[in-house]
Amino acid sequence: MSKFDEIMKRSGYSRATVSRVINRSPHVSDEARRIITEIMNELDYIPNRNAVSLSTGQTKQIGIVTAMIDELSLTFINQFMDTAMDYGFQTIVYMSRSDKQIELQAFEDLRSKRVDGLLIVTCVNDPGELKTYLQYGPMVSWQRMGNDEIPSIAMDQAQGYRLALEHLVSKGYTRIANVFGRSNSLNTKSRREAYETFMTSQGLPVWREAYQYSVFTSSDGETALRRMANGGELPQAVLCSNDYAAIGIMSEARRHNIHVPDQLAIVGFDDIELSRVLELTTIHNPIAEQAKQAFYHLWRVLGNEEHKATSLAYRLIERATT
Amino acid sequence: MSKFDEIMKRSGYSRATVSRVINRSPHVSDEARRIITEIMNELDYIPNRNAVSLSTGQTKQIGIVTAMIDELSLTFINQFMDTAMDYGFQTIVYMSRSDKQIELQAFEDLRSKRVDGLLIVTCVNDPGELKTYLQYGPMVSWQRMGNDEIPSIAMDQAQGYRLALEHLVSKGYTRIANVFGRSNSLNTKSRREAYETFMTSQGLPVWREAYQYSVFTSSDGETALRRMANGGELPQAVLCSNDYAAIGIMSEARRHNIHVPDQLAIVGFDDIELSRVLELTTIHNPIAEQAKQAFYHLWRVLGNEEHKATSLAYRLIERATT
DNA sequence: TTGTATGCGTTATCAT
DNA sequence: ATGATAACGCATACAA
Repeated sequence: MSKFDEIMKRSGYSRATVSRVINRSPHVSDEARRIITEIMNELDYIPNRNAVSLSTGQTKQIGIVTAMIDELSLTFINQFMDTAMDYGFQTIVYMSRSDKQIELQAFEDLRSKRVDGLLIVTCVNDPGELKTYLQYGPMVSWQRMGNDEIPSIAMDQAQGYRLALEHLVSKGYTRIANVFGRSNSLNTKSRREAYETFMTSQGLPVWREAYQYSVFTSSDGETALRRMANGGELPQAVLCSNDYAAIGIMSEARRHNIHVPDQLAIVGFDDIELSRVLELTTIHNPIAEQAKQAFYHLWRVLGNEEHKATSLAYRLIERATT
Repeated sequence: MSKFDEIMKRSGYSRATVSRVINRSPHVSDEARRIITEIMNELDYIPNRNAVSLSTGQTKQIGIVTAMIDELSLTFINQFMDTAMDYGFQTIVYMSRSDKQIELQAFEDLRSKRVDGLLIVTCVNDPGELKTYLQYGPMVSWQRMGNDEIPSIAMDQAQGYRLALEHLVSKGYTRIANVFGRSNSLNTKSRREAYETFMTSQGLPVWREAYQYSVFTSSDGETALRRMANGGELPQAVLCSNDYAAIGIMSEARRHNIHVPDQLAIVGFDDIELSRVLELTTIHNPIAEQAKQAFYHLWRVLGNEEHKATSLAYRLIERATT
């Protein structure tokens, strides 16, 4: 006999009434509530979540799909977890390690009702295939999806990039090098276009020869600076894929006795904690706000209150490197 | 009507037979299997995992409890995931961010049958309290538990530490500095004792003044070396809390023009990927094997085949820093 | 090989 | 406020 039945028996109340006190329904006499609660405690009772989920059709659980957890995604994930928890949702992480099969498990879990919804931080499967899972439950993505069918709360980085460009030019830096991440990513494409369009519009030269790709870490940044230093004329300023890269460039510049910002101005991207400490000029990426929006999106689709999607924007944070 | 019922109706077979082909029972006619499988595909059927779990009492899911995911724990977690998958188990990560309440959710999920077992990579709650959850399902811990009741597959680091000490002394280094992690952790205690016992047994002086604590990252390592350099007499060798710290010490030594290993020998701990590249002498920590053992332990308690627990050992990896 | 009946632990819809 | 009963979707012991 299950504990639930035991409670029924001992208390003398019916299945329904016991369920009511478990779920804090107001329609129970104080007497019943008292007696049943007491027995629940005696028995150390806790509902079987599989049974609850089967009955309600909801798991109150949201899956987080990500290949890996790094400092940036962690900021996002943490904020998402907090928000979800505020609304009574648990979150579980599906770390795929870029394995398509493992990643797919998360989506199959949506299909088999193990989670109510999915947050995609990073995914390796083809969005075109993943979108078929939309019929089983809501999903949002942080990563930009080429596909428009899977909703994404990603922002267009071009806006942030323009901010940096305007800042640099207004300060008199015109010979600007660009250090990108993945060469074929949507974000890189956006940034590159933003740069080329902006420079052209200002009547300034577009410096394609100075493009560098696959610069992600601070150690990549160090390498990047060395290439610049060895590559003839030094740029007046460099726009970085992210703050880590910028930090690498900054520290390597110091070793090369290149003065920042006089000889080389540096602008990062994302505005991570460290960049404040190191006084790096950067573009503030409202990650926490995006995480909230991501949850609100799921929340909305899961059939609850509306939530206005406040529009987010990048912000330039001027510090000591420009 | 559920898809399951739909399959019954369309195929004309009974509930039991349908269930049999779903679960690949051999006791079905080819005919029945063919027909039912076909209908399953037509209907795009997939079992509701809540129903399955409720019925079987098993979720085939193991929870991984960890405060944070860093490179070291990642090695462990990845291997555990692979092993678990080989045995048909899914894994989900409960990242507590050192929040006791959040961490407790994982344990409550064991209680409420959301997971079949728990792997504790790191935990912040008191082991004395956590052990009460053992009645709800199996748990293993990687982290050492002061408490003996929660099984742990952690190894005694003293063995590895002695290896390093023997190596150093045999090479003629006797003025040895120790760089530890958390000052009050069980591991630090083990190591410190191993050092003091060993030195005493060799008739060598114990150098307590050179103890440094809270050295975790490579940047901590850099600081540690600076302290040594400014602290009067340099040690002949330094034993590090982990490879990151060792790498920090190594690179900072280079900047101070301290030659390794002639002026300073360095021994790391764990044998991470990077240490091979950087030719760091270190103690190999059989993390992957520990992860397997962790799973086997759960597997055994979950009532399946026995698995001999092969005993693991640390190994000295001599490279260029000694 | 197949079918019947029952159980898993809970919620929800009606009544009363 | 309380209770009887069905429903959730599936597995399984037992019969046939």
